[in-house]
Amino acid sequence: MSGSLNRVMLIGNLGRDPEIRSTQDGNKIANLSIATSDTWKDRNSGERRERTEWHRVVIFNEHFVDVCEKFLRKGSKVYLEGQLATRKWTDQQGNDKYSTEVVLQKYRGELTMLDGRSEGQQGGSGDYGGPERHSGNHQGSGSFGASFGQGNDLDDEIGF
Amino acid sequence: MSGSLNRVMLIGNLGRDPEIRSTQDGNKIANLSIATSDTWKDRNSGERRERTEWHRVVIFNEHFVDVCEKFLRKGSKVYLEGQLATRKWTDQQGNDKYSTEVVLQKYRGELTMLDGRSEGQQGGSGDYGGPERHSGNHQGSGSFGASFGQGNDLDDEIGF
Amino acid sequence: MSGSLNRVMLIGNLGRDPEIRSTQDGNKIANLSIATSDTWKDRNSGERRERTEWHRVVIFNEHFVDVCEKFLRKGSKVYLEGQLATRKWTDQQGNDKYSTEVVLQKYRGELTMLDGRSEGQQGGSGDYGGPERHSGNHQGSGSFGASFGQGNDLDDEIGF
Amino acid sequence: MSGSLNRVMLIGNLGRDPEIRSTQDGNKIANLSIATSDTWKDRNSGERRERTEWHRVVIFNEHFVDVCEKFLRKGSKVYLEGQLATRKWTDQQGNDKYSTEVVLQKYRGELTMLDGRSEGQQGGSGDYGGPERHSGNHQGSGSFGASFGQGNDLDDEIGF
DNA sequence: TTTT
DNA sequence: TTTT
Repeated sequence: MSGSLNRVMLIGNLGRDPEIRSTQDGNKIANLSIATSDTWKDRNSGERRERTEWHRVVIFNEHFVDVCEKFLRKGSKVYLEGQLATRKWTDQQGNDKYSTEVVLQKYRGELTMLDGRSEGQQGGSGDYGGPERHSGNHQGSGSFGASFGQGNDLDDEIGF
Repeated sequence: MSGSLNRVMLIGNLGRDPEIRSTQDGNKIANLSIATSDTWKDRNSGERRERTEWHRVVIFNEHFVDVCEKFLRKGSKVYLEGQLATRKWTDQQGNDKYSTEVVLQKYRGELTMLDGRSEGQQGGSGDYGGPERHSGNHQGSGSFGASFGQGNDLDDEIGF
Repeated sequence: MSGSLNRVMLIGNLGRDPEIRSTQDGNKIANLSIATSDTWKDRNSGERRERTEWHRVVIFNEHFVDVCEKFLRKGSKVYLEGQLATRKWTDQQGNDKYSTEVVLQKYRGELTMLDGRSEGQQGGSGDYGGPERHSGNHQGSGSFGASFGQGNDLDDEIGF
Repeated sequence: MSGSLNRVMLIGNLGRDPEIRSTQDGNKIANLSIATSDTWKDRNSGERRERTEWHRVVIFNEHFVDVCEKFLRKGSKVYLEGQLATRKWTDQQGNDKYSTEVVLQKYRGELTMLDGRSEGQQGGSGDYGGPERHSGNHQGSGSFGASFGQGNDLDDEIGF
């Protein structure tokens, strides 16, 4: 469909170290658990309240998988952009389960480190559109931030 | 926590008419089912492919509940902004279920009609800047984090 | 610098047909004039007021230049994403002038038609990734993606 | 007009301390100068290049003016959201000038501090410590719709 | 004028 | 379940 936008933008902190794994076709994927938090004052009690929301993030964009692996750790603060995708799966008991995730498709999305970790600098962004994966599309997905080739070293790709 | 952002922006179409219901404390809530869609060409097969994503939207913002009720119908195209929230619930069998929704909290979020449906025009949300300055606008831009009034009725604040 | 975001998102209408021109290095550029509009009720007078804001948009992203040329016309409604850039120039009298524009760099940004103009259909999405095509950088923004396509030659350029 | 969006989102650093001033009607206004920066590798020369963009930000939202005054300083990193507005003015020579600014209208926009300045002072040590120190929190900055303090009840109405 |  |  045209005229469609599916965009999620988060600023939050990693609740644990990134989990990096490989698919059988040789692609690396990163999973992040990101916390965002809302604070507000209860209208009745006047109490200050806070709610933390946890977001499952799945990264297929190779450049950003590298960034995760090299620079992000539990506690890192990031800005990221992706799209919403709900996935159905079946648990051991055979029950249908649904999981909604923030997905950074190949060649798309955005990931920026917001705290100056000594162990590394945030690289630029990558833009990697793999044929095999990306329900991607423009809308929404386009990768903001793009670029940096494919098959380059991170060194080449990282900004600065 | 501060220093946090949790934002979803969608442009899509309603898969069915809005569902409006009331809570026991007298607030109206609207539920929308919004489709966004990605289209791409398979890099290997060259085939054109498409994936539709369905988004559950829950609206607590009274003004936008009104907009839903009055102007939106199955098929309407909208721009909307909200935040991600995952809710846990238990089904009849006692299984834990999680549902991730795009939420427009009271006084927050954005909802704009993008097609000029004959049955109505989208109204706006309010804009309260001082008269002297604000190119402000409502919909479309509406404000995240912003708000409406201050003890005013929605009527006064709503554009239109 | 990393940890930076420069993003503009507009939904508005073209005030005139797109202007397409070529640079001496053979690249085509499109210029758009986009109107967004704020409506609000004056708090003191209670009057309904409206302010239209005009945005100068400059498109270096080749795909979107094509989209402009083929599908957009005066009055078209679009969603677009780019970054802010301020350019200095000198008028005939030798005065310094500054112009702030919304820029869609090569391989970046987003442009989606929101009204189904008869002269063109918006089609699928594009995925521009090719290593050679990345001057990209991250925060920049460019979103990738978009597209249109569907039976026209644009389609060939898309996705690959 | 409806169906319109005029949104700017920036993550950047203040080039100088916020400038706070009052209008004759007793409202306080803050002006910020925010730098964002793009880094990329020149495709031909292979050189790393960088371009810094400066953004003029004008804040009418009282809550955020307070945040600026209390917590922001030259060098502070912020996330902010506003809308584009171009203003015409005349210089001493009588020449027409235009200035495009990112405006946070009253009751609108967003401003969040992204570096945990303990008391809005710059300086501090360069120790970023371990990840666990980053649960963020800098108290103070209104994050994401969070409140509109300043002694009105808006504070109470917000949240969920 | 910031920042890395 | 929408839309093109």
